[in-house]
Amino acid sequence: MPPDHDPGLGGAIVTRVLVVDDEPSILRALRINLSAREYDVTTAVDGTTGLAAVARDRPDVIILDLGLPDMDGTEVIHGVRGWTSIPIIVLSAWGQESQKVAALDAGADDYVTKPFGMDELLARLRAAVRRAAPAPDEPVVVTADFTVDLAAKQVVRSGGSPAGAPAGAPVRLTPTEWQLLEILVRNSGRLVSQKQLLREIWGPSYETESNYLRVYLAQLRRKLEPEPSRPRYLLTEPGMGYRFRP
Amino acid sequence: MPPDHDPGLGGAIVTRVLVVDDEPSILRALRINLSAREYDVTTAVDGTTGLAAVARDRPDVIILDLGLPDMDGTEVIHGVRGWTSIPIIVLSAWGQESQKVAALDAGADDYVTKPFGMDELLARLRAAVRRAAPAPDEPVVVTADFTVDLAAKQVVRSGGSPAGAPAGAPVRLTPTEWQLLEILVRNSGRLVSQKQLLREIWGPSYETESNYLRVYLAQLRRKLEPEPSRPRYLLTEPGMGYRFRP
DNA sequence: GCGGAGCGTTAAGGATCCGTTAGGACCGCT
DNA sequence: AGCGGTCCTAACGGATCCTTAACGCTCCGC
Repeated sequence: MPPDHDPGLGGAIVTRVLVVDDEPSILRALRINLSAREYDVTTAVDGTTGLAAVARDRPDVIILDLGLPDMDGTEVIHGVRGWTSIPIIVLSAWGQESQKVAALDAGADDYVTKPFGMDELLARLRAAVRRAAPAPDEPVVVTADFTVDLAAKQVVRSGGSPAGAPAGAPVRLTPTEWQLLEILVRNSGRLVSQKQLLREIWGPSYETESNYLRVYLAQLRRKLEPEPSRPRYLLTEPGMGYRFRP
Repeated sequence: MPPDHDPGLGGAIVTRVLVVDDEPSILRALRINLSAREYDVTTAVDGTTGLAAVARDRPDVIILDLGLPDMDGTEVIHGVRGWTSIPIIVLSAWGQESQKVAALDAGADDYVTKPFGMDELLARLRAAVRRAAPAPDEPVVVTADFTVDLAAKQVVRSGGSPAGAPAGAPVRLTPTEWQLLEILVRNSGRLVSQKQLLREIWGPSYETESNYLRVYLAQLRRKLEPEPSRPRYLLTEPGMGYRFRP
């Protein structure tokens, strides 16, 4: 596991952090450290503008100082928790036991006392974001003839092509057939070499058994293709490998 | 919101805490304080018995001391995170910055340094449990033949199919049968691998005992399916797992 | 033309997996 | 102690799947 947070593929997935604090020095330190680690940072200096920023920017996580000039920290927490469950990490001076308890019970997710180590704060940040991530989303691939649901591990017919099968009917795939289809669909549009397929399904010692691929490709085509003899989705690239065309 | 944790309706829902620590004094203090607040407490004195206790007791939350005699704390965390996402609160001596980061990145949910205030620990405990609560989902699943109420842990017959049983009659399920049904219904439509089922019901060391699943699936089908020999709801995907179709 | 390589198709044997049943162990209760 | 309920374990027939081999086809280079 990489020690730093996931930078995302192509930089598309950036974690957005809202820092609510009235001390310029802390604001500055956090902005520098978080930006350096590819977080998207926005800031607010009091509770009122903080709440407005939450509603406007929808950050992925909130770092909240309890000692704000305009309102009590727990009020801010309640104001956020009233309508969302965005993780909140609370920042506060040392030794305020009861304040800690109140903040956590108000709905805060974590608590860090000042002075704090930046590494620790970053680690807690990663933990909070990781917890909030609902799931490694469910990819669904749809074609004119069938639909592949990777999460449910299921294929359903879209437009009953082979011999008028009813739309919405599930297609029964064996474990090996499913593995093969999953790899091809996950590399949708890209060419996958036979060696890679054989290695991922049967193991490294089967890299030359291209026979297996021909057998299972034929079975998959018979179950999925409108015209198995002239494939529209599961294409062969002679001498190279196979490709799924959406 | 009440300052103390939810006592549950009728006392049926009790939060179960596993404490893994080798210092008798801390063990004793936690046991007293947690029991007084109506938590169900079990303990373990090293990593090995701790991991075994997790698999056996399925606590709702784990309090883990990093300074164990037999293994490194992060190893314990990895051992737990390998198969479940039960919240883990880590306990450790003051000033071990790098240890904190390692534990949090290994998958711990929170971190408390010794000496700690009992009030703070309790607050963090409540926060961890609250976060783990999946949400007030839709706790009722209805089919043409029976209705599953996740919240009430009850199944009632809808259209008295097997041998003219009256509609509305409750179906008696054993604890194991209920666990199995609950997991399948919560993943409604999705395929659940037998390894996952075995892990969540019997623990990670039973991942190969697919025998159990066959026995209990048969019992569930006999109680719920109109035609147990040709299942409409509890489907088998040979070699892959089982699926509940609504 | 001719032969080989790569691919598609089919079928059969053997291995694996599943449904079902039954009996004994273990627990809580009367 | 007796009893009902639940859980674990083993065994067996049957269904399903994997492996393997064989054959026809097309596309090349020779």
